[in-house]
Amino acid sequence: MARYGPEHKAATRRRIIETSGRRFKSDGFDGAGIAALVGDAGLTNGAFYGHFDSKDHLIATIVSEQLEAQADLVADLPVGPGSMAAYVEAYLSPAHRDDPAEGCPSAALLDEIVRQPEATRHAYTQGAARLVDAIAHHLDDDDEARQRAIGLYTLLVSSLQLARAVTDPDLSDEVLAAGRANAARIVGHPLTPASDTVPL
Amino acid sequence: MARYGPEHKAATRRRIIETSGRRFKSDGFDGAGIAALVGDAGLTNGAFYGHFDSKDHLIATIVSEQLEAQADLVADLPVGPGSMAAYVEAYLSPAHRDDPAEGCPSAALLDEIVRQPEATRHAYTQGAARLVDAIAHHLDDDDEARQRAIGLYTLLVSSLQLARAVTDPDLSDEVLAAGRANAARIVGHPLTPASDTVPL
DNA sequence: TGTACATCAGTGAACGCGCGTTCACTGATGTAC
DNA sequence: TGTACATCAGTGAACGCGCGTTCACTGATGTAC
Repeated sequence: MARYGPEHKAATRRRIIETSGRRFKSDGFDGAGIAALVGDAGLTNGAFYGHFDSKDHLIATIVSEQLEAQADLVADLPVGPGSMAAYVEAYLSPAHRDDPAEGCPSAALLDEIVRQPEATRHAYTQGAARLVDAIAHHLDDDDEARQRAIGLYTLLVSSLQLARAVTDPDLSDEVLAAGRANAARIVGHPLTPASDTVPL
Repeated sequence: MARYGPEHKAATRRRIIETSGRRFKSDGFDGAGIAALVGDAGLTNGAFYGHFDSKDHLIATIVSEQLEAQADLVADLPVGPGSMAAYVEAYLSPAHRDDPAEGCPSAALLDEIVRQPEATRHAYTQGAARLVDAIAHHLDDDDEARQRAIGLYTLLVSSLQLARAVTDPDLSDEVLAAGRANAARIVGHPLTPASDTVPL
């Protein structure tokens, strides 16, 4: 339509990335088509290829960004035991369970990563490695911090997946509660959340 | 082709269920098409609808059967702490990681269940509830057995998902090893596998 | 200040393709006589 | 024992549809003069 400055195209690309991230997390990689992905950003199908080479390219970009953002968020959490507890509480909240589009990319998409092209799996791997490091920094500094960090992340991810999958609301709530209790077992001490809430 | 006794059609249906279970677990629900699903059973596309109303119906049937089979297997494990330890070891083995088609349905498909029709989600829910009970029966009989059972299952599932997703073999092995250590933290005591191996 | 032009982000029809599903048909068998 | 027929599991072409991708085109803008 209009010819704008160079920041305009970058802003559109950003908008596609952000709306597509939500779409993929609610509908899955296969379930979200190009028309829907760019439609959410207020564009029509053809516009997509002015910003990305292919759907696979978009997926790789989004997986990278989402994991990096999650790692940044954990890395930027205030130090001290209360903040990790607050993170666990926010992660296993009903709000997070009920809104996959805005939540953790691993909870929404982890089992589909292995079926993606190499570039996407590589992007996921790098992000996951950074995230494990970031979580480990918040745990007690013993030689098992990394081990506990991996356990905490996997426990959180699959607890949320299970809580979402299940149709029985009581069982779903029970899964979230069990996740909190077992998170404490993995980190090795009770989790008392800091009073201030933490984002996801 | 031929007109056989009534056990023949049942056998074909069984074959479709079994080969499709593997297909879905390696390619995902969306990634496996009707032609491939029945092709694995030695049939052509049209034959499918003599056995199932729709692809969704097949999916619901398979999800139900796979979860029930997993619950049966755990329920039939010999009592005693060693057998659960052996199960954890088999579950988090490189062999299981490297062969999704023959493995745990939750590890392969959990995050896709929430996007399936009600019937499939319901089938999953029933199977998961039975499975949690079965695992709890093998844990110490305290009032937290169910909580620990939920934690153990979710930890196993997501550890395997992460170990599969990641392209770095060292990180993948580290994830499996961490899973074993954290499984012990969740059940509350060291896991010393019984000498005899356990199937999946 | 006014007009002609180059730019280029976005449009939307069209492409081939594989999907889930339907359906008229095939042909080997068991049964009737 | 031999022949005609009913059965019905499976075939494979065809259906409409939505997918990812391509491409000729549009039209509002900044720039040149």
